[in-house]
Amino acid sequence: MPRRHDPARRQRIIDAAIRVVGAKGIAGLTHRAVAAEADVPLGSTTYHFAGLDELMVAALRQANEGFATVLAGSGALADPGSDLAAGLARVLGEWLGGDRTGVELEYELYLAALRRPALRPVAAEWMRDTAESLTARTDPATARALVAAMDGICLQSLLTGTPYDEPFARETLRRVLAGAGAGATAG
Amino acid sequence: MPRRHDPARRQRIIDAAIRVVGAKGIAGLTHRAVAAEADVPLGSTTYHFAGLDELMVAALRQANEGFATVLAGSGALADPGSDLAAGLARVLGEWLGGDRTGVELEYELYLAALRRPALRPVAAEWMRDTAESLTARTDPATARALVAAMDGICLQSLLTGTPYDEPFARETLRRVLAGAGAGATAG
DNA sequence: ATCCCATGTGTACGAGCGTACACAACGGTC
DNA sequence: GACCGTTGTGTACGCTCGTACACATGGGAT
Repeated sequence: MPRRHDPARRQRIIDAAIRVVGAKGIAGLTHRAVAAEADVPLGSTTYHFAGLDELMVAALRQANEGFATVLAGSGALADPGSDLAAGLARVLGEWLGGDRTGVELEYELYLAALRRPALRPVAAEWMRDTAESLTARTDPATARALVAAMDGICLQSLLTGTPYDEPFARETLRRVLAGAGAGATAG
Repeated sequence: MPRRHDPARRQRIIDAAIRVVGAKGIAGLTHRAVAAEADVPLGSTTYHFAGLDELMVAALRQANEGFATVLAGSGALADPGSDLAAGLARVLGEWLGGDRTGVELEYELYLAALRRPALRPVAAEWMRDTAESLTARTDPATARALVAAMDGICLQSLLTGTPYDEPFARETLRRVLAGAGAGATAG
């Protein structure tokens, strides 16, 4: 019987949980599914995590596959002189056009957080991360507004089945940016 | 044994399903929960609806409690001379501040539709209804952008636990409206 | 009045789930 | 080398679920 005293066990369970959520959604995140994916016995997942919620939070918190990560790696924020609206619209398109796992993971997290308070801090963190990375190029209130607009645009594309409309996104984001510093009060 | 040959039976099951989703979320929508809520035997729900999906679609399609309904009844769109951004921000606040059942229902529907194709037409319909009612006051592309912004703003409030920030919403919507007719290409 | 079939009901089955818990194995301690 | 507690495993319990299906019922056709 191999793999006794496996120090990486806990980590491998988290990794497996992320894959399970990506493949079957949060509704499909069960001890048994994770155990099978991680190739560990069922008891192992219950041993390392007190309940499903704990496993779920651990998995989603680690899955830095949200838009914030993609955005940070895109270079769209790097050049202060670049067209921010166009850059964001382009990155959104790449995110939605590529492997949908990250996209689904992010919005699935949002959904679950509506009903499960345990997940709300994680969802809030993802939003905050995106907004904070945008403050490199604009004020905090505008950053929040941009995040809201981008989330809404993504939802529209995902739910209506309409292909992502990059010119529409660019123009919408351009308008949100146009008033930066003008009078949004809160941050 | 009362209520034999009950022609309104099917309708009452749908009504009960809406209440169940409002109370326990889509994840809590089960034949048994609906049957209990409607005060009908279990077999009755399976008799009238082939599967859970069919019941769910019927329920959500009928639940005109989305933002579109609230907006239409608010009068914010009535006066062509009124401040549209301020009106929308105010209605959003009322919607989010009142009974949260409708709000949760709408976003639960949105996000559940991501995984369940059967729900996608319903979610798309809700978005389209909102956008169409806005075209009374602006062009279609701007209407779509407003819907995106409002959805994003609501999600931020719901997921971060932050109270709804009406000035922020007003300013964001004002910016989206500021460029109306300027160059958003698609609709 | 009789019959028939759409409508409605109760129950039971098998599957999947979270969790608890008794037991096995191993590594550090003396 | 013996001991013991941490770590890991297998199984079993109780629950809820969707669905199937045999049976009851009553209105409409005859």
